[in-house]
Amino acid sequence: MDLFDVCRYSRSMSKRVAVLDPIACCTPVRAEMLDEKTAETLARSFGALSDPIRLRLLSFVASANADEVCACDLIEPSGRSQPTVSHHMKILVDAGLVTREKRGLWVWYRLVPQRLDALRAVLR
Amino acid sequence: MDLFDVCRYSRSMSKRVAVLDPIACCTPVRAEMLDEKTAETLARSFGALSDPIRLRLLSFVASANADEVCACDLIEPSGRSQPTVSHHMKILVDAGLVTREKRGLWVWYRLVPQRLDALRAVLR
DNA sequence: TCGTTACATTGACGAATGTCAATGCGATGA
DNA sequence: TCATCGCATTGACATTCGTCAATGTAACGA
Repeated sequence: MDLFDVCRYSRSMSKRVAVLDPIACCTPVRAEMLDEKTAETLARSFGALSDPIRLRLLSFVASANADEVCACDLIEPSGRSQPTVSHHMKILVDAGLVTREKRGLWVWYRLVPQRLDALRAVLR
Repeated sequence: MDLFDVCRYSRSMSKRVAVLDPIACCTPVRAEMLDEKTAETLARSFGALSDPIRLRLLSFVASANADEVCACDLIEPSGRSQPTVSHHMKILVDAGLVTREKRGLWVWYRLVPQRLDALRAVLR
């Protein structure tokens, strides 16, 4: 086993460093990274929560005492145009945080608590 | 109290709708929205988690058995350049998810579990 | 003092994102 | 039918974001 390693970026010459040297930076940390696929999926989910308007829309749906909210009720309090609200709700639906159901002319949104639970679980 | 309301967008004429009419969309839902200030702050925090590289970096710091990780150990496994990793770590630090401590030439990162707990609480 | 190292900052670029006006489209009711 | 409704989609725009090469900046050692 090689006890030496090199720092991987330098403007001049790299120097070999003993990895077991207490003053060396590259101590064997034995840490693990999320695999790329999972990270991509999770990033998408958190990305759905990374916009203030979407957080407000989500909180509105979550706090509805009727357990569901009509799309038309989201527009005025959000302060955004109808297409913009529709766009953001689509992102929340695609992220699985909310379900969309069309009844007649209207669309009703409902929270998906399991999805939020899953994200909470990821944050340990 | 006004029992009537109007839909706020239309290409032709708006029509007054009885809010208590069962076939009307605008039922009084009594729901609340996050205030804009809080939403902005939370969106920033979740935004820090909305990038796959940052999630992988964070998981790496979180899983370090030494409880802290040297910056130089983040570069190779992340597959990004040193400036890019530095950029992402700054975002994590600014979001309060990680602390940064310089010791000599090296920088050490440490998880802030309380911050993750706070975000988990929000998803409740 | 001088050279090297570890990391941050800058600047530039393409890609992704948030926004709204205009328009499309299915459902409704006359 | 046909007009109107609620909502989605499109297209265009400005802004933000992720990325890296080049460079700045402390800290160390000789």
